[in-house]
Amino acid sequence: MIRRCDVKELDGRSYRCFFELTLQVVGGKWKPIILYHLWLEKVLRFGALKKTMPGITQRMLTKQLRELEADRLISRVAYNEMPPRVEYSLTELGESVIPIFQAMRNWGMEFEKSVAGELITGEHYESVDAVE
Amino acid sequence: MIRRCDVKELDGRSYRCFFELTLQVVGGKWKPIILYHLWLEKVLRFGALKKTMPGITQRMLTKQLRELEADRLISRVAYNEMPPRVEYSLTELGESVIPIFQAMRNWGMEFEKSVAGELITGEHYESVDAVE
DNA sequence: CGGTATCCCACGCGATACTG
DNA sequence: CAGTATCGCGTGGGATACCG
Repeated sequence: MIRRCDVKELDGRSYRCFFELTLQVVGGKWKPIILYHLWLEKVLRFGALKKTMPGITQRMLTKQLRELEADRLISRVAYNEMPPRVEYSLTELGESVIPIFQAMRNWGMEFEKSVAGELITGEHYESVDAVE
Repeated sequence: MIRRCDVKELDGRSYRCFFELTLQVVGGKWKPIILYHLWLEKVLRFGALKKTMPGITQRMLTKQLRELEADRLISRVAYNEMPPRVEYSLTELGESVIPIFQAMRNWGMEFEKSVAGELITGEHYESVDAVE
């Protein structure tokens, strides 16, 4: 059985397998959190989104949102008001990744349990997740 | 509804949500491919593994394998022979991530289709994956 | 309020050489 | 064959300042 490992090019992106492609689109430090929060709240303004993500800078949030929009995972609606108002929400494509996040979330929980259980017992681990 | 975003520490690793934890353990450029190939072949020697992954350097492969081993996703068996022989295989924990890869693989395929379908039609896209 | 524009750093990843 | 040891770069991510 021969395994190919060609590099594919699509729309200015290059990747060697679909896992890698998926990571490029929804991976990284912030994108999963953005998508998950949008899924929970349906619609969020820029400021509200920022408030749910302590630690992110405006520049970073804008950048991630632009990329997600370019990949059509989210839609952006700007109202011509003063002060400005911009609302973000998931597209259908964006909603379709949520099950993957949940699967990874669950796996991470199990992994944490198994690691914690292996460390010297007696310590108690609080479970506080960033997106629940 | 208040959302916390505390940073958790576990076993020398820090993360803010389980998605992030999962990515730290099985993410990156090479780990998914290593795990997927081990899943397909059950047992692989260092050299055989390297052969299935064009482009990876020895140093990188060793590093990734050590990390996966430390996280108990793979097991390493070294035989005291000359020349040396080392065999890698998935642990039960390692096997438990495979469904996630498959889900991401499937999502990546659908995403590629939707992007390709959106570009000027007439071009033909060959589908060659690194891990199948 | 919802952004850009600059500047900058850490680190994931790689190239190369050497070894039991 | 299956590894270390060194060196080094590109880029994902961050700090800060300014704008319509």
